[in-house]
Amino acid sequence: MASLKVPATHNMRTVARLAGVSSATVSRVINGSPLVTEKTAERVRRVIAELNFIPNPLATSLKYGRSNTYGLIIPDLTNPFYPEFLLEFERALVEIDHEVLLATTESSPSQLTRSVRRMLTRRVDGVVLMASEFDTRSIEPLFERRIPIITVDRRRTVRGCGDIAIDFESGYKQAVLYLKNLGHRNIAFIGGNEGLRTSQVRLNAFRAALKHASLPFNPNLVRVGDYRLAGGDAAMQSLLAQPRRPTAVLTANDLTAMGAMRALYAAHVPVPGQMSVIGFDGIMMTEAIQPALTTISVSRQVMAQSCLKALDRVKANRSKPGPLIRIDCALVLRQSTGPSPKRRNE
Amino acid sequence: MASLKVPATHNMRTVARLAGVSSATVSRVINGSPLVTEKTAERVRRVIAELNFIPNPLATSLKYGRSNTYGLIIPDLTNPFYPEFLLEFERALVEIDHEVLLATTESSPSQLTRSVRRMLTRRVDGVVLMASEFDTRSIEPLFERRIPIITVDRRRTVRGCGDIAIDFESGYKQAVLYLKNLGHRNIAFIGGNEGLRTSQVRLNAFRAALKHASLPFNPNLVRVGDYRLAGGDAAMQSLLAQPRRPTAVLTANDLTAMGAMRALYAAHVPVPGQMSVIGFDGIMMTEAIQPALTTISVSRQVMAQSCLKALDRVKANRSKPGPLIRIDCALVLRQSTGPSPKRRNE
DNA sequence: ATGAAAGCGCTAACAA
DNA sequence: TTGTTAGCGCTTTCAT
Repeated sequence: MASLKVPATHNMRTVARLAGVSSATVSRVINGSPLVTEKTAERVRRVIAELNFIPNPLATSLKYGRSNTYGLIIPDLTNPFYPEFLLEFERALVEIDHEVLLATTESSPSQLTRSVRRMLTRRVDGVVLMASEFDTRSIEPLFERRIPIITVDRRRTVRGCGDIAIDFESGYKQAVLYLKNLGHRNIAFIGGNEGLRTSQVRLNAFRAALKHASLPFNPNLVRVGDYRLAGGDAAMQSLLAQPRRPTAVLTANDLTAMGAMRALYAAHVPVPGQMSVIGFDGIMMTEAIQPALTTISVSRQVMAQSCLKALDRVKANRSKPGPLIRIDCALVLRQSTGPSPKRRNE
Repeated sequence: MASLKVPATHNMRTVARLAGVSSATVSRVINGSPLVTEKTAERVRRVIAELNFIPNPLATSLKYGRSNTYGLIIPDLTNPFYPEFLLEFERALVEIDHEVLLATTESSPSQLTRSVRRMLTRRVDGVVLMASEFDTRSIEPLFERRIPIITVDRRRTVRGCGDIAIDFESGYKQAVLYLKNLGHRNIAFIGGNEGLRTSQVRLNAFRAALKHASLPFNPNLVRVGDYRLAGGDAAMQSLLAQPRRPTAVLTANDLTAMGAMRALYAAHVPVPGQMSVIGFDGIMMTEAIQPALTTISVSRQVMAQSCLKALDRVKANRSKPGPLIRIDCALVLRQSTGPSPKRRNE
């Protein structure tokens, strides 16, 4: 390859020369050091403005050994929940003059390994890991390099690693009580892929919610999905084939619920007339569909800010396990839920 | 602030020392220079593997003056089209070992200015600008620093700036002919915000499509939207208030169409029984709603790759106007379109 | 085929 | 209060 060198923009030395000071002084002015005379500072600032000079953060990063970048590893950009989270995460980072390095795993272990490697390569200062399906070995390198990690929905913290726990328990409890008040007794659940920790957490939360409402748990009314439309669709079809149909269904997330509604539409089962449906997450699309989806909403803004807070705490205390922060959620009532129909077989 | 310095990881000197060579040789090995004995190279590689050494790209970037990062400026991460594009863009960049720096403008001029500044600050090697609503002044700094730019839907190229043109003309033509064959004669159009160049392009394409199908253009059947649900919803309500209702509607994008369908649902107008609806973009959600949306789809993968191709061409030829690349689109038939109903007032 | 050394732009001791 | 200098990790002449 020939010269890959790009025409250099101005640097501190240029500014220094033009202002008749040293580059150290320029640096001080830029960083607001009180050690500079206002008169000198003013002169430097004028030159900076004239040149449209912007300091090169690459050099600063190299110097400091930190990149001012946080990694975000997500499974899937096509589930709107993640872009909506990214939006808030990004927003919070821009505030503190950081960047986000995004990696998607597409739920593949090898992609996760690649993503982790990218994080190491780019020297991120911390990682938020929303890809639930990892075995610990693939993120081992992050620990080795002592990079602060925040997981989501693992409910487990270790040294150098905090966790953000979405309060499914509280969310499903609200939903089940609400359904019970509407007369529902047979409530189904469409969960996430088997084998994922977060799927287990959600299912357990559902069971706890039933118990809390003094409703019996019926394993025949539980299906697994895949956090996407297809899974919810298939699971609902299977539920409809049940001899004793449920009158309401809770789901692991909104896409699952939307898939379920698609299946109901195809099977000409009116929602909420014959079946009430409740999602989880509160993605914006839940307002777009007909009927609008009742859902358990979790604030992405709160989540994003909690991630940053947790990262800070891990950094501040590397020797102890990271914090475990619980995130509230709220039942949002829309049109996909209604009174239980008169039960036919009784 | 105390020591911001982070415990350094290994560097080339460490590797060099352990392998008994100079850091120059390590660099050569890593970059596959043919000037190194296989024996030496092997020794170096072994040490690299043992240490899990990963070269610091920050240093390389500093040295070369390029960051291996491309900027992507989009208006809105909540329109699924953009994350779906981002996914493909990211994927293409990872292939060539680059990163994407994402900025969202939320359709605000001041946010655009901020975003542009971030691009400059982070020394991106090029920018893809999908935020249509800019006045040229806000991106002036990019030109000044001679950063390659690719716009989308401006249909205009200048020195240092290429454009990706989605072929609305062809897309709307397909859609209008299809509707005409179904017996539709009164076809409405819900466009984008007024004042945006891309909105004008879309409206013109719609008119051209009518003309091409020998159908008259009726200004009373045109509304503006905002590329989001709310705009499509409101516009459709307004269309329904028309004395002579259209039997089909084309829209500027899928969210607009989905908003329109929401309004139709609320007004108890059956789709496609009384009204056929066609979207644009082909976002995944169009498969999730009921009835599934007929839409004009454009491949994000092709778009993403075209952006990179265009960036390369701009870089290769800074003195000439950048390329203008046209992107095909395809009509995807689903359930939101059907034969025109018997017209009542005739 | 390999090494020594300079330099990318910035910052922080240390000196003055 | 300001300047000098060394060095962050890497690449690349220029020597050897």
